[in-house]
Amino acid sequence: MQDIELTTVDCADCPIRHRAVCARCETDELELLEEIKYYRTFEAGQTIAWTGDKLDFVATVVSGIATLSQTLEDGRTQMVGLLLPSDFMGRPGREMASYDVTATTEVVMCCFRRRPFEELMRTTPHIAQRLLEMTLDELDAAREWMLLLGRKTAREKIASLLAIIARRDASLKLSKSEGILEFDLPLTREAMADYLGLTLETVSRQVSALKREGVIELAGKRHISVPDFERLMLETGDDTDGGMPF
Amino acid sequence: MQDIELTTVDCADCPIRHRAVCARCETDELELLEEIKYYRTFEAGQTIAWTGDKLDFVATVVSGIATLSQTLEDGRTQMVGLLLPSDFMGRPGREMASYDVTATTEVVMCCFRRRPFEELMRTTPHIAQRLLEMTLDELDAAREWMLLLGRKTAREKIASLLAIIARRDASLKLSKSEGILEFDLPLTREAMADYLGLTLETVSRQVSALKREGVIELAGKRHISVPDFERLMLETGDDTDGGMPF
DNA sequence: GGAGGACATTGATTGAAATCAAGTGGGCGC
DNA sequence: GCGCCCACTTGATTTCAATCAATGTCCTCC
Repeated sequence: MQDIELTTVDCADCPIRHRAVCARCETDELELLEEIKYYRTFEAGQTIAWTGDKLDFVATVVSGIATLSQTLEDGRTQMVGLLLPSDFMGRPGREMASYDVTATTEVVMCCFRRRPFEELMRTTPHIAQRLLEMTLDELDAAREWMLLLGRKTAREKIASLLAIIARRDASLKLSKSEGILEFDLPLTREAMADYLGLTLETVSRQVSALKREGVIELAGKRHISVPDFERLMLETGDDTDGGMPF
Repeated sequence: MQDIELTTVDCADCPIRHRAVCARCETDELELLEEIKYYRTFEAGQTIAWTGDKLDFVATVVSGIATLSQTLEDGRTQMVGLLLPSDFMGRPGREMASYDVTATTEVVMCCFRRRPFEELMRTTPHIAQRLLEMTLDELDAAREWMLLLGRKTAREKIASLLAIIARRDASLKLSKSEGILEFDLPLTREAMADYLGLTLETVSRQVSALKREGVIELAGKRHISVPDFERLMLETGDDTDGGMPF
């Protein structure tokens, strides 16, 4: 529970400037939120919470990537949430974590103590409204994910995941000029498999296939470049008017 | 867009009394909501909205069952929402429907004109807060659904769906005394398949298997009885502390 | 009563991804 | 530099659900 220097999060480039409930970005709520907020860093691989743990804060991701996942009694696990910078974690009004939360990279979170945050939500309508908007976005994302899990082939699942990460990654980058999309996969093959409802072997095979066919290029095991985003989108099975990432 | 007699929804037994945004149940907001609300009936099989349609209302389901679904370009479809009585439909702040909405039985909806509803949300914090709570519940349901789609076997999927419907059905019934759970399936085999990410043949086979093994009993094609709910729960693959429906 | 249609069941076969089983390669500590 | 470990790749085989194909059962409408 270590505080980090406030100045490391500069509002002008704050990744959560658009959507998150964050004192740095909401001048009118600054004073109220400022009092109950603190920053916290988790190292790569660290478990932030187990299902059923008491969670005394809610938070937004400032940097890094965390995952939510659920497990059946025999150990099969499914990722049910991918938290990228600006995403919200935790549920006001609920004491216990409903999912296993894990940091897949080093993660910095902007935490708000739960009780005072809930109180603020009650007294400051703006916060509840913003949280509602964010939750509705998450619900939309969850539903698109359901379509992926229920009806897409392994190849389409991989292409979809790459497209999602490429899009999110591009929207975080300030430099949008480069014609070629490049990014580092923030997930292991196993985490990708848990995201997609596949095994890690199938993920590996399909990534290799996309590479072999020139849809993507691999530098090392994690660095991806996409020479032609449209071509990748064709592999997703989605309607093609999904829009470019920039 | 026909109005129905207000007295047909009696507040004392109103199925939406617990969660929905409904003037009949919220005395302090009654006057405000009353002005912008109307009832509307859709017949079984009728499409309530296509993806991309302009939707000038939001609504709660009073009776009947509706589904939300998404389709890939080649026609594969996945159900992404199942609206039972008390569930909310539509998204404040969004003009267009994001999903195909279909009535699978006759459906009565309590509709609120979108613009005034949005205005009310802005001025009446309680409504936004309640909607947030409902949306968070939906998100939890969506995530459980993702676990089902990504990691469960066909048999577990069927058992899970039956358990979900049995639970919801039991919570709607006033008579909770009977030891045996009985209900009518509100979905065709094809709709069940779309819910579960299976084909209708697989659904049919697995339902037959559960019947053959005595986990469920079938009267006709749609009427199910569950002699032993615990036994059904064992087939879902879930942790067994999910709780009984009554 | 019989034709037609929607919904459902059942059987035979195929196929995509899981599973089982080696291997590869890069990073790191010693 | 060497060995070890971890993340990943690749191959062989199996399996579960999809697909293809009849057939069955109501129900409604003449």
